[in-house]
Amino acid sequence: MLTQTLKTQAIKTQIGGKIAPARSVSEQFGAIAGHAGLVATEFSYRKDEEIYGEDEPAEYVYQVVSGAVRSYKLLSDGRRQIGAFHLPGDVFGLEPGQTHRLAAEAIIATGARLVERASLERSASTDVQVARKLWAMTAGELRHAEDHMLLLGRKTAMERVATFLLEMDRRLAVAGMMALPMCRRDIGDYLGLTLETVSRALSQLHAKRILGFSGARQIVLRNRQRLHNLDA
Amino acid sequence: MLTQTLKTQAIKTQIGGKIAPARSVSEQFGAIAGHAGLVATEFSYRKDEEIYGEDEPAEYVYQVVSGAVRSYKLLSDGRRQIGAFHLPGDVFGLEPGQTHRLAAEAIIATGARLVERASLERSASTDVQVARKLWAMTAGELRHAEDHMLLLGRKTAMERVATFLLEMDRRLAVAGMMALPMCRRDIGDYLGLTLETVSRALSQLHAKRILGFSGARQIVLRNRQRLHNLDA
DNA sequence: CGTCCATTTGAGGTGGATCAACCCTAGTGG
DNA sequence: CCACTAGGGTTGATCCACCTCAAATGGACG
Repeated sequence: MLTQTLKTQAIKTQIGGKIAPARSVSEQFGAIAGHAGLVATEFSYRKDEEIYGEDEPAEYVYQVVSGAVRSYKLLSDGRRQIGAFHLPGDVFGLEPGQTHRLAAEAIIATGARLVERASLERSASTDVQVARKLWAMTAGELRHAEDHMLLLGRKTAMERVATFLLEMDRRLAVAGMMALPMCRRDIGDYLGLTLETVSRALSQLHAKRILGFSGARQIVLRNRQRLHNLDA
Repeated sequence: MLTQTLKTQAIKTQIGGKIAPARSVSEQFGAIAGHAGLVATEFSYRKDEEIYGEDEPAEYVYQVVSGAVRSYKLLSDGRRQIGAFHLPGDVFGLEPGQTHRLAAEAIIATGARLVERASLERSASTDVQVARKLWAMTAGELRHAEDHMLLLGRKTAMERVATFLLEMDRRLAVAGMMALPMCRRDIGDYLGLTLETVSRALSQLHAKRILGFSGARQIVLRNRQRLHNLDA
């Protein structure tokens, strides 16, 4: 199915020659894709389109070019835990194992760069710099997961929302404003809360002038210090 | 402090020659420590002794030989989230970065094998097999963390306890019985619950004959199927 | 300009936390 | 060898943060 979609929608892009070593997060894939012999394929996903399912074979590794992606697990009765949001520049779907541990969906219309896992592995087996980079990327995801376990296991609703806002502010604020790509339900499923609890926490922060809205998903942090204080 | 304790208590052990490639979890360190030039140091920790603190420099990588270890994060007011328990054979404290992301303490008297991180990194930079193994170990921890985020964010108290029992049964049951090294508070801090809630869930499972006790920490699972059903 | 979600807000219920005894058992010292 | 003690575990009563259910409001898009 992915293969078929690739045929109809993909724009194949040969990344030619060497490029400079990674200098920033947004270049983390470049350090890999820049190696000779690695082919990156550009691909688009519509809002809410599945990119891969849980336990599906991990054929590709992805980098968000534009848009946003959610990685999640489901329980049999539909309860969902979003493990991470992937924003432009982020790499996701990287697995040393054979299958994806979480499912991934586009939150909004999203463009991504794909590299075959097999070719990455090949590259890693000859170039220790690539191998090191892959390890570091997985370790970065682990660090995030460890922080998130603390949030899910021990923080209050307000602390969770404060943590979330500071994370998003750091990752996607431009000119002091952030445009959240995800809905309240996604935020709730990321924070282990209901969408109503998220909404109430945001309303409280608004009432305290800690943040400002211009539309439900356009948020300005007016007082990062007070938000930090609310975050345990 | 670690250095000083090393002087007084450590038994330095040169692992000589090559050993067979890893065949089981309990050998996962062997695949690395078996390489020429890698020195493993044996070391002991008393009950509740700190092995390393959060954000301390990651000087060593550890493998549990005997006993049990908890890895955790604290909030400023003392709330604690245990991210993982490490049992004999497990490797912990492995970081590609400069510092430990979680603190580690011995739950009971514990013996561990230590390898310098620097020497491991050196080994990984020349041997792609070692590099691959390090990546796979970090990915294994990530998988556990992802499963645990689902538990912490979305499972009920009974589901959490059921998951915990099945995990411990898999990891440390001998002859159908498990001897838990950790107290109810540790279990609660692992599952994002209070110790009272853990105790009540265990009592309920006991009343339903799903498990048997011989001492609070000696548990026999009498019906794994029903436990699986309770685990979402 | 109307439709459809997403979001907000309100009212009430509840699962797990908190607070408080009590019990059990392993370790200690007489 | 046994009485004593302390820490871990259990159980009960009550509380409350967050969930659930419901309704109103708002904003994006055809």
